[in-house]
Amino acid sequence: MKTIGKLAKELDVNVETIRFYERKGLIVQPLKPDSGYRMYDETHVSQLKFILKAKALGFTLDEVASLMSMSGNCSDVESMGLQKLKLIREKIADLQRLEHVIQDMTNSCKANQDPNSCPIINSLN
Amino acid sequence: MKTIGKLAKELDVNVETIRFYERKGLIVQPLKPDSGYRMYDETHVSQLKFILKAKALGFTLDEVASLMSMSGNCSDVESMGLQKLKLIREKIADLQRLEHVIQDMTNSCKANQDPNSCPIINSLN
DNA sequence: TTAAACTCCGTATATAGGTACGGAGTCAAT
DNA sequence: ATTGACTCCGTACCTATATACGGAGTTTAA
Repeated sequence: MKTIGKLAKELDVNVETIRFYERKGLIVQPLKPDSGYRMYDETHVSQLKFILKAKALGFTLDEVASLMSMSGNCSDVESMGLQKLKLIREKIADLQRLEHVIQDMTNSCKANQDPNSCPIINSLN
Repeated sequence: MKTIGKLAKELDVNVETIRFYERKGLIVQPLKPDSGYRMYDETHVSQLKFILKAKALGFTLDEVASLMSMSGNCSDVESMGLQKLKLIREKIADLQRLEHVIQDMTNSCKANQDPNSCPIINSLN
């Protein structure tokens, strides 16, 4: 059993973040004995690790809550994964369009002979 | 000369957004004659269009302000474009990593025979 | 035993980019 | 001349994800 500070250190998150996840309903407030201090065990550690991993995959906290409540129903989880995949692909496509536009613009800058007239600025005007 | 409402409608933005940009220093508050109403001309229209275009390219409002203050110094503008390009490419790379991870996960779901055990959930635990 | 470190709670602050509100004044059309 | 639409300003609110603060109580180590 560890206090919130130890847990936070172990997982390299802020103490306030753990309390925040508790308020959001992502983790259940652990028992608080005599002292009134939250006491955590390994169950809480792996719950929090789950959250952090899912977050790293780009799931929002609300989505993480859904994932956790699906408790292993594979097709539900899969559909959430596919949905996320779709969003990721759309975002990639958007960014690639931007990449080309800005690439073209900066290329024009390189080719530009007149330092006082900028092709990028001109294209925005 | 048009009022803020006409301008907003023409550019399909919210009136409050125009006032917001003004507060941010992106656009100068136009003359307000007798009535106290802001009156805009075509200069303001193109200024605002500039902002909207730059925003669409992924520049933040602070960056848009910088772009506007560079007033055509091409190498400065180019370097800001290259910087943005770098960020975009990093973001794309990040998303592509995620794409593969989640793709693999959902594939495992498809291959999964046991509907009560989910490979995605398992990999997060 | 006492001081430092930790925890409690509720609330405020931060980011970015807006959107909404409310009361008062103004303009335009009928 | 009236009424509805518009504008003014300052401020509050919104999303998402935290982080910070402050005063009071608790634990721990020297």
